[in-house]
Amino acid sequence: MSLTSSRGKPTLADIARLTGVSAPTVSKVVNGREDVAPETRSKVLAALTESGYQSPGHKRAADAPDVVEVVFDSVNSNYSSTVLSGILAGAAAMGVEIVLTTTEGSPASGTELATRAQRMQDEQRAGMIVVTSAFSDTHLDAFRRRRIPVVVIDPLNPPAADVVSVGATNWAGGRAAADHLLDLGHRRIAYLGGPESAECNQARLHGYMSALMSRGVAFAPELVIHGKFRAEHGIEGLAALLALPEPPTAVFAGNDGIAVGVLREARRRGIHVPEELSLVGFDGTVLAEDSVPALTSVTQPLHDMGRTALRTLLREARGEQLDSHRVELATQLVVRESTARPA
Amino acid sequence: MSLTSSRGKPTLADIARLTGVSAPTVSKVVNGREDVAPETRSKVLAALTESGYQSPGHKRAADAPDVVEVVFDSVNSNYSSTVLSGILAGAAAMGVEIVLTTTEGSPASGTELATRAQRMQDEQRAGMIVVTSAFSDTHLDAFRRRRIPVVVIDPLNPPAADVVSVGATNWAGGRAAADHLLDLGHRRIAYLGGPESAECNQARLHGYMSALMSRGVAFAPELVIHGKFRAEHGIEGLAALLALPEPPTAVFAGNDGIAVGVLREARRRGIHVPEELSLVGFDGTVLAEDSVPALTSVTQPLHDMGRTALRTLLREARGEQLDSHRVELATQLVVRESTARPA
DNA sequence: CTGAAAGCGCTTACAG
DNA sequence: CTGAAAGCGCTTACAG
Repeated sequence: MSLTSSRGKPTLADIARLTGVSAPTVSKVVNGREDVAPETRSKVLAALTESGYQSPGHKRAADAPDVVEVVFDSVNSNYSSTVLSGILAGAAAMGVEIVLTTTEGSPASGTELATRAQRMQDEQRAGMIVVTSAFSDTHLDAFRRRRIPVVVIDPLNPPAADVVSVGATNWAGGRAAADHLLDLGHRRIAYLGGPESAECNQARLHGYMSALMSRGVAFAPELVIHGKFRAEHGIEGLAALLALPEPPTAVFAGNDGIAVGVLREARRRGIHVPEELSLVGFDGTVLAEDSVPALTSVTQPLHDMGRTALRTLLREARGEQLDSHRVELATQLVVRESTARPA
Repeated sequence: MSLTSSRGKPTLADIARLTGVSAPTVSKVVNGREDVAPETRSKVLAALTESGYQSPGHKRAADAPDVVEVVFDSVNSNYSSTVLSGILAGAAAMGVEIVLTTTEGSPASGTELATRAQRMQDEQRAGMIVVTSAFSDTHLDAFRRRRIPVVVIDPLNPPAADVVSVGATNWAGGRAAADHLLDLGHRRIAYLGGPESAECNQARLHGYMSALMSRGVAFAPELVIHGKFRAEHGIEGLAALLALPEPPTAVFAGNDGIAVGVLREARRRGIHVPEELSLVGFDGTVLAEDSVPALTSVTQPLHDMGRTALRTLLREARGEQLDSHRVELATQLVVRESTARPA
């Protein structure tokens, strides 16, 4: 069934014909006038949505740049600002405009997202990059239905098969961190991970477990504690580990923030790193370089992840075929001062 | 002289009448068609600019949110990302959209800025917030002429009288830092400042000098070294200070980054902070909290500065009278672990 | 390269 | 609350 009589973009007159009302009435609905019967309004609104009608105000100039919306939980962390700078570098190079929002203080609800998707469709956004835990997979339905491209960076939950995501080789990173500690001679190696269900955390954990297994080192469940990606978790986690009958000689932290917490608690207790305790972080942010001792850490290519997410999104927006719905960039273990042979 | 016959927005027909050509010809110029004589084109273009003609594609919906452009040198520092999060928090609260760009890699030239100003006028941007050293005062002329509101955060150079700027009480902060060290009993106090000509640096320097003077402590020029707001300056600066015949017992650093450099160099040389050297930073970023020992630092309300800049900009955009063209938010000395009585 | 004429898409003013 | 009629602003097709 053809929705419009002509082949081009639907006009206001098309909608009128379709719904059996006059053009002026449709015009009133489009402009949000009051003097329209509720029933007529909803009938017309349905047809407008169905047909993808664009009011003239929404017609963008052909030479206007693509606009990509970017959503972070918060922009105020080394992780976020590095990813963001990668997105911005890509945007400058590709002539794309970035509209930035955070969910800080107002976690996105389903209705808010439906409104956002509608607005993005109206404003003809090229797509959206999401770096947040606030959007679950079902939240993305509103975008899927409107065919607005979405790329998720480092999704907290395993994304649905049709959601495009960009991340790093977390499994390989976890494996490299544990291999490094095993190479140094450690056998009691703790993992102070991130949120248990987080995709990236699971991958790091399994990389770590795989390293233990390949050396025939038994996995000790009491040495694995999950928590938030924050320094507090490192502080409390180390305290809990040291209370064990047989404490670890090394800690693999789920990110640099947790590692900094471990470092702080170790210092408070007079435990020397790396002489008495080895420590590996994850992310490779400036936090790792700047801390004392400088942290051995698994570097994620955060800048590149931002850039890649944007490039992938634009490719999708242009209708190009994507090679893969999951892009993983390489992590790299960088050895600094926080790891040594066990005492 | 009236540019348009009618009182409302100029129409294409108005431009035609004004220039003595037909409406179709003006239409061709507006749409960039080829088949127009160069002379006719330039005559029409002049009239279009003069009259502020807006093509229908540029007419924004009345209910479309205000769009503010934000320009940073780089977004990847604690200072920048905190200011940015303040801007974003304000934007969420005020229903404003933020388009973000950085000058990273491509310092803004005069012509680039003229293009930007023209585009912003076409797209009816509400205004621009600038947190960058790339824009000099003359660069802002293109915006001034088009009456696009601009707010500068922490301008590097003293801004022209008609440029609105938001900053912090740098003089009072410098004074508080030096007063604190003097109170502890220090008399040889160095200042490792930022770029010499930078407005904020000058204010901090003079606050520091004022504190010395009020205690009758002679100002020692050899104890003041300017440089970049980076850790490297702290490292090299401390080395230079320690080479003096009479080295300082305390250092006031122009920002936390410099202070971290001082800390690092002190540690390398086996100098204990604060027992052998007291240290005060500036900015109060997480860097100050996270370093070991935690830095005594003059906190700037960076988040609030971002929020205030946005609020001020929107007030200007709405044509409201501004109380002042220079808003200064209060700094506050936060004493942590890096300062003590001299040995 | 220009513009009179026709026409498109939308809105306005108003009669019912 | 609706829509026929008039009209506005812009564009298109084409004659000169």
